[in-house]
Amino acid sequence: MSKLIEVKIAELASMLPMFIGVLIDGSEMDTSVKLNVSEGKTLMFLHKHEGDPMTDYSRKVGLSKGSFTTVADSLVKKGFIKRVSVSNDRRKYALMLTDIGKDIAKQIDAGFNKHIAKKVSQLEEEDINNLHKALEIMVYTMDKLKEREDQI
Amino acid sequence: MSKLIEVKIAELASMLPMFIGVLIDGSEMDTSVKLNVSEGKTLMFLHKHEGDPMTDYSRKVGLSKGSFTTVADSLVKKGFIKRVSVSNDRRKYALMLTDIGKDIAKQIDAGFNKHIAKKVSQLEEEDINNLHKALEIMVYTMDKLKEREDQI
DNA sequence: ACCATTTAGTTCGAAGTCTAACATTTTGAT
DNA sequence: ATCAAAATGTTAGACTTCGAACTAAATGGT
Repeated sequence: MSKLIEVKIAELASMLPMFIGVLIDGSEMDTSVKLNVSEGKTLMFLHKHEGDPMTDYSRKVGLSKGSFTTVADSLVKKGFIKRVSVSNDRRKYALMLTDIGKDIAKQIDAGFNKHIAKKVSQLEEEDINNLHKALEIMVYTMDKLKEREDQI
Repeated sequence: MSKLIEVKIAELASMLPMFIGVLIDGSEMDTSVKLNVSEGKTLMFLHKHEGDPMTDYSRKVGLSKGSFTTVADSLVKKGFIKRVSVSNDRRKYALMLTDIGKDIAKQIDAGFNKHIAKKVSQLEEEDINNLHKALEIMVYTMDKLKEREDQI
């Protein structure tokens, strides 16, 4: 009897963290400053899009909001980001990069891109295209699932 | 100018942790015993395949070997797994489930499958099939990358 | 307008994870 | 056969993250 597709998906999904591990493996943040992984990720996401509320970034980085406060505090202390009150919702703080923060963020982003490019270069062109499509599907699926969740 | 495919892949890959988050969100290990997430994952992987050396499981669970020692110790202490010396390499310990461990592992696996099935049921059939294919590509790609890495 | 509920972010003690140094065993080159 | 290098797993202290309780602000129903 062949397994239900749901079960197959569950099985494959459980291997995703390992996939990420393989993809990330060997990448180093050789910035001039000491940053832990969460701080690095935060700067990378800020480099892609600044000015969102903290909760958005905490979700992207994959931390609970409690933990993310620590990360944000540390980045502020190091002078790489600022908490800015922009919206008319006074509970929210938009995060913005400082000038130094922008430099570091750019470095991290470039380093990550370079690392992935190197990884991906070990694959044949067809595999690269398939990987790209696969990743697009995952993101598309994620958005759809988030939408559905919100409707409840 | 359109971005290089490598850069697009890097960008999409950075969203994978969030994808996993959305997929896992809402799942709870309602076993009769208190287990942390890493312990649960470990039992789940053991349920799928027993008898591998510790380092294999640490990679699957996504922990450093140092941290995994803690997890294994705790599972041994709770009576769910055993360290068995089977191979002729005397540094290696194969992990095996105890009888109680098997029960718990089966519960966790069933719970996870059920959770994923519920998530996936929010999608249309076409999306489900695409997701399945996408996940297969990721695993295929991971294996290929691991192979290439080993050749160096 | 009121107030219960929800949301954004913080705090802090407990829990979990990392990292680097280490012991032990295996591998591979000579 | 020897020995340096690599691999498996452990230890312990530093660091990071969780989770629950909290403050403050916004929302929405009546």
